[in-house]
Formats: sequence, C-alpha cells, structure tokens
Amino acid sequence: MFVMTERKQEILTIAQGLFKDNSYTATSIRDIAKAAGVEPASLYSHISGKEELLDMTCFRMADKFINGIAEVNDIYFDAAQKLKMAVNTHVEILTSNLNAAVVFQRDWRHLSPDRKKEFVDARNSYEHGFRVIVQNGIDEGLFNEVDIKFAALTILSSLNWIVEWYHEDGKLTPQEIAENLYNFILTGLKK
Amino acid sequence: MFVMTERKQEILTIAQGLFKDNSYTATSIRDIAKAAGVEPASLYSHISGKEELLDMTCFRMADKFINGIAEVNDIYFDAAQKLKMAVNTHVEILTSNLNAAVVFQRDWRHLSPDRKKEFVDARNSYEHGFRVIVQNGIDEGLFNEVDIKFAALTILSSLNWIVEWYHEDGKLTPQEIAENLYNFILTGLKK
DNA sequence: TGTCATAACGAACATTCGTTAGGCAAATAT
DNA sequence: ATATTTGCCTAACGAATGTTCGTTATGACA
Repeated sequence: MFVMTERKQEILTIAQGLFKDNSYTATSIRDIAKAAGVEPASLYSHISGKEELLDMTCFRMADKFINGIAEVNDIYFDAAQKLKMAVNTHVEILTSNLNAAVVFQRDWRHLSPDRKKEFVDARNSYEHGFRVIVQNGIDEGLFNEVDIKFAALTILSSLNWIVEWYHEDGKLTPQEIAENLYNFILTGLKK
Repeated sequence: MFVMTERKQEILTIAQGLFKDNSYTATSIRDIAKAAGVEPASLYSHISGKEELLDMTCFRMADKFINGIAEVNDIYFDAAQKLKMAVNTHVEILTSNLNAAVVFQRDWRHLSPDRKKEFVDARNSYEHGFRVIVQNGIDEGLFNEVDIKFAALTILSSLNWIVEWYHEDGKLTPQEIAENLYNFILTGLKK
C-alpha cells in the first residue's frame, strides 16, 4: 500500500530542488541523502528507489494540470474567458510548484518506458483541453481560423517557458504574468 | 591546436542524436562508441572527452543564433520586418539542426562552470537582440507598449518549443511554421 | 626501405552509481 | 511492561561511469 508520510514529503521536496538545478540523471541518491542530512541507505526506509521521486513529481503535476483544464472546460463560458482561466490556472500551478514544474517539463523522459507512455498520454490529454478551447473560440467567431493543434502548442510554449526565468521575488507576480501572457496570446504585439 | 576532421564531425553528429533522445548525462561514452561502431577508448583519438561533444554542440549553435540576430539588426528595416526575419532565421536554425538544437536547449546546464557562464552570456546577448527589435517596434509606434523583457522572452518561448514537436516529415514546413509563428506573435488569436 | 602519423584495439584504472543486508536505539502500540 | 514499528546507521554489493595505458595494423611520404 502507498503511504505518504511527512518525512517522505520532505525528502521529495529536497529531491525536487536538486533535480531542478542539476537534472534528475545528474543528481545522485547520495546528493539527496546529503541534502536531507541522512545516509544514502536511509532514504530507502521512505522510498522504493530513485525513480519513485521522479514518478511522483511528474504524475502529481500532471494531475494538477489535468484537473485544472477539466474544471475550466466544464464551466459554461465563452472561449476567451475559458482561455483566460486556463492561462491563469496554468501559471498558478507552475509558479507555486516551481521546482516540481521544472522536473515535470525536463525529466519525464527518464521515467520507465511504461510510465513514460502513461505520462505522454496524460500530457496529450491536457493539450487536447487547450485545443478544445481554441476550437470553441473559432466556432464562436471570437478567434481567427488558425491551425488548432499548432495554436494550442504555441500557447503552451509561451506558458511553459516561464519556469526558465520565473523567480519568486521577481518584478512580476504570477497574476501579472498570467495577465500579460493572456493579453499577448489574444492580441499579439501589433498596435 | 583545434582540428575538425571528417571522422570527428561524424562522431559529433552521432552523439547529438543520442543526446537528443537520452540527454547528455544519461548517454555514456560506451553508448556513443557503440553507435559509432568503435571501442570506447577509440573515441579519445578524436575527442578530448565527453564534454567536448557538449561544448561544441552548445557553442556552435550559440554562434549561429548570434550571427543570425546580428544580421537582422544590422539591416535598416522597420521592426515588423526585422521581427519577421528574426523569427524566420530562428526557426531555420532550429529545424535544420534539430538534434543539436535540442541539446543546446536542454543540456547546456552540464557545461563546466566556466563555459556555462560564457554560454549564458551568449544566450543573454541573443535575447538582447530580440529586446532591441521590440523596443524599436514600440518607438516606431508599431507595437503595443509592452514590457520589453517579458515580450522578448515570450516570443522566444514560442519559438523554442518547436523542437519538442517538430518532425522533418511533419505537416508544416519550416517556412510555414515561421509564418504561423510570426502571425501569432504579431496579431494573436483574436479576430 | 625506413619513418612517422592516424585510428583503432583490449585491458585496466579509480570512482561513482543505485541498491541491499543486517543491526540498533528510540518511539509507539498493546 | 512488553512487543512492535520506525528511522536511521555501517558496510557492502555488483554494475556502470569516464578515462588512460601500451600496443598494433594501415597507409602516406622520405
């Protein structure tokens, strides 16, 4: 049976911090142990192995995203409002779980083959949620008739990259970032 | 003295293909040797070490980008035209060096500290090139008065992410991708 | 024919990797 | 008070890591 003790959560958080700076593969069990103030072998009282730390990180984040987009798409709004909400939620999830978000984006490739497949499926279903919004917008006559798949990918691109430069004590709050991004996506640069 | 033989280029290309699929840290010298049809020790007749492969990949790409943006900013055009050219060039570089581009984006973190600093400087100067274009656009009255740094980052985000989904035999040609991206950046989704 | 550079080889190096085994003290449950 | 669980320890495992070593076959050039 799966349990999640306080100490295990602590270790996970520590690991995510290291993974963020050094990547999953370049971070060793010994690095994590040292950061946790414990001998390497002691970690195995809490986790089944290194990959569990990666697995939990990736799939917990995936859950957050999928729940977020489902919530948005369940509400009866027009596409512009939905998009605004989706952007807000996405930025919120990224910025309030920054370390995990970085791992989620960079290191899912190192999941075991089976779990990697599941992960990619999950990510695809999230992207699908965005495609639905874009399609709605076109149907409602609000959005230009763009390539839906391409548009969804481009939107997500601009959202995802913020983990590369966002700092908690930066100039912009997550709310402001989301607002700027939404405006950018909706109206572009042109005056 | 630095030399670049045909065989060395071959090995570099092979390594980039592996790095792309498996990341730099998770690719071993033995993996590269096997893919090159050679014993691990033989690689050292051509390269000084594993990091040289990463180093060459990152800085060759950086050079391409920096030369590209310099060319664009040297020409006397309005900001919209400059942006279009910059997007074109960027997409061209990414798509015609896909493996190297992926490594360039993901694995520069594993450069030695000194080289990493140089790399970040180079990348910053490239981003600066984009900020200049945005600033020009605002000065010329063509662009909205957005946060310049934020805008440049968002533009580059949407450009960079294409390495995650682009396939040579995909539906869209690099030219079409660049065009779509330019339109998206300039005018957004809104009808 | 003799000299030298090139590109490869097999073997081994020290180190690091993730993980397991077994024990021990303190906290917790019965 | 006794039994059990928890959380950590030391020690060690086999495998994989990047790299160095001395050697050798090949071919160009003097």
